Amino acid sequence: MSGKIPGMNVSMLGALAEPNRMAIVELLRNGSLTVGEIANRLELSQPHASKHLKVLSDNGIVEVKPEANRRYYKLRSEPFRVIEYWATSFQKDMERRLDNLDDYVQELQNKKQ
Amino acid sequence: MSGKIPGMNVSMLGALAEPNRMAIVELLRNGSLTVGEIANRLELSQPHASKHLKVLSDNGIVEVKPEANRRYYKLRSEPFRVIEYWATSFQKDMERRLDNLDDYVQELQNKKQ
DNA sequence: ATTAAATATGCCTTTACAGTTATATTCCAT
DNA sequence: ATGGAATATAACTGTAAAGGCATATTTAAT
Repeated sequence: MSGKIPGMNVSMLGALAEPNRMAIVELLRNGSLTVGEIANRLELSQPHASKHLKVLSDNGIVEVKPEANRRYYKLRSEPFRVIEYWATSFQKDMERRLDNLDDYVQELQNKKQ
Repeated sequence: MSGKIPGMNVSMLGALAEPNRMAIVELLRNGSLTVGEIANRLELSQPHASKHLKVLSDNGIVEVKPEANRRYYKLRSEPFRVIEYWATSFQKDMERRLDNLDDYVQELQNKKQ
């Protein structure tokens, strides 16, 4: 029943649903890294890393902090809050439906007597 | 720092990262539906609906309950628990890193005196 | 000003997947 | 057993996105 979750969209999930990008996100768990560091650790070409970072950035998963030559990428917290809320709302809906089923069964029991 | 989250994988997110499949998942919030009902409500062809349901099923997002001719699809709760846990773990890591930063700043302050 | 390092971007190829159409399968009703 | 309804599947086409390569851009150092 819960309606649309604000901030939740398909393309954001799509940004995460790619192995290299997921690996980047996992790498950034521990703090910000430059493009070069990311490319090295994941054995990606530099342009390849930059492209994936652009997808993540366009979808609000990461943010950039330019520092001279380098660009430090780090995770934003908002998308993770949104996803958590979204996933929770489904669990709530499923629980609620189970509860309603319990009520219904109870009702049938009562009628029997 | 949190390691791999059990049950969390890229292809599961990929299953959700498609507009029609996300629409199916949102439809199923309110309970189980047959292929035909899903196809009608979302104005999908029957084969198209079946294919998307197969992707969702292969990734554990939905389960099927055959009933005579019809096949009722409904959401499984596990993937939503996994995703919630995954998203939460990122928020925890980010908070922890902020805390560490606070400690560090505090340390610098102390040294000054 | 020139050079070098770090990163972004444009072009190209290839691959993966959405979507369509036709057909096969399964189950019930007669 | 036959016919029809609901669903799955296979073959095909088109398109979007991943990946590679060359090049442009930005910044610091000399």
